[in-house]
Amino acid sequence: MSRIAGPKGLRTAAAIRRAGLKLIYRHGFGAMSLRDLASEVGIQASSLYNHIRTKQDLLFDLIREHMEALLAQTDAALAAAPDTATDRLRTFVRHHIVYHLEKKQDVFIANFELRSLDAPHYATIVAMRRAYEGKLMAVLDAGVATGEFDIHDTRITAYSILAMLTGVCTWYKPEGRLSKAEIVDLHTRMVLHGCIAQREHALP
Amino acid sequence: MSRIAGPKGLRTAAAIRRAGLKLIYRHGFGAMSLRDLASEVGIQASSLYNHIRTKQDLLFDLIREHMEALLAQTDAALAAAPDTATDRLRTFVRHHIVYHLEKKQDVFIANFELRSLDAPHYATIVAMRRAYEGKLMAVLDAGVATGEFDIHDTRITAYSILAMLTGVCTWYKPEGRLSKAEIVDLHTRMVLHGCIAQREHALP
DNA sequence: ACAAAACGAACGGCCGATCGTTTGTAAACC
DNA sequence: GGTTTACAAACGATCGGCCGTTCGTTTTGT
Repeated sequence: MSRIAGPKGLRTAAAIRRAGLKLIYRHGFGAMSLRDLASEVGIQASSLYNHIRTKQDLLFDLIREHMEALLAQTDAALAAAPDTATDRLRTFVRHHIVYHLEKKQDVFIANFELRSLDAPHYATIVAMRRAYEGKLMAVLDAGVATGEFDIHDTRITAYSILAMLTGVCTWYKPEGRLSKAEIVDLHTRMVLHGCIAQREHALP
Repeated sequence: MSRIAGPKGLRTAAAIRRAGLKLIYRHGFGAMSLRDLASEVGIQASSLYNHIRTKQDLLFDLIREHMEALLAQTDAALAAAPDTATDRLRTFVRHHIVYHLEKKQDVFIANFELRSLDAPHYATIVAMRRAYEGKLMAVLDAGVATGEFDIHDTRITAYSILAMLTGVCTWYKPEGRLSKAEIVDLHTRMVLHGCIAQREHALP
């Protein structure tokens, strides 16, 4: 039988992806040359083409795989969550922060290198992002329906929550003052205060 | 006596900055060539050098001028605000959103092209951003001191608020469903709910 | 042996930046 | 008030260098 890809090839392909994430995160997609990338992997630039079709396809694959993993893991987390909207929102917040802190590079690239994608690739990723936003909006809508949440605009609230939570990636340092658990608690508290029906204050 | 700069030169310099903002916002700093920029302005690439020192200096100037304007206008807005921490926070939120929506391009560039700056320029901008974060932290601290706010970590709360508010820039369209005033109200409500001392809920 | 994978040279093309020159125009002078 | 002068500003050619990609060849591993 013939191999489809040798074991060495699979390791190289993985190394290219790892190095790609690192260099794109550090310098930007446009500023990363394939010669830099190959050098980081330890091969020649021309050898990259045994594993990728074009530079643009590499970027698209990195972002697509990130979005697929995010969607799948979010589904898994929500499937294991309790039934009340408040608990499901708690689960969403915790999962979003934990996942995003573990994959800072992927998240940054998926959010800010979209403009380097051509139109069809761009549309694909935007659709996946819409799907992710939809998962949070479904949680919020459910809470509004049961009266747990008091939300004036589900879509904008979802955008705001996601922006706030994803913003953690821009300042988090593993050796920093706060643990991941503390960061999760702090943001969970803030999100819930912003969503849960308030019985007294009339704001603003 | 000799002129320092002719009127034609000032207009060209302004046109270069305007075109620079547009092209960097659209394609990224690394992907914007000086030939593209010159073409957008209507001159030859070499003529750019009558107005800028290097491509890098152009980026730095654009970001620095944006930050200086942001800091100055924020000071002005807060100086005209009432004394209570709640009202000052309201003022900060409104000003931040309105300013950021008016200068979407500047904001995007100042936030996501920092990595294209060399070390000294980068440090300068980061210091200005720290100063801006400090202004919000001062409002939050004042509210905590008077008992108006219940905040577990002023710095992280400030980061979260800023991430949430700045996130509006990524989806806002002038022709969209919501007016600027509605967006400001919605976010003001969310921020205040997250900060104002709650007398009932024990969360999370 | 055979295919996967790495190699190294080469392609055309665009990059940021520099140079000496020309052009336009406002101020200085007669 | 026309002429001269001085300089900002635009020009066009050009520099060395790096870009993404291709190709034919060689090495590697089973």
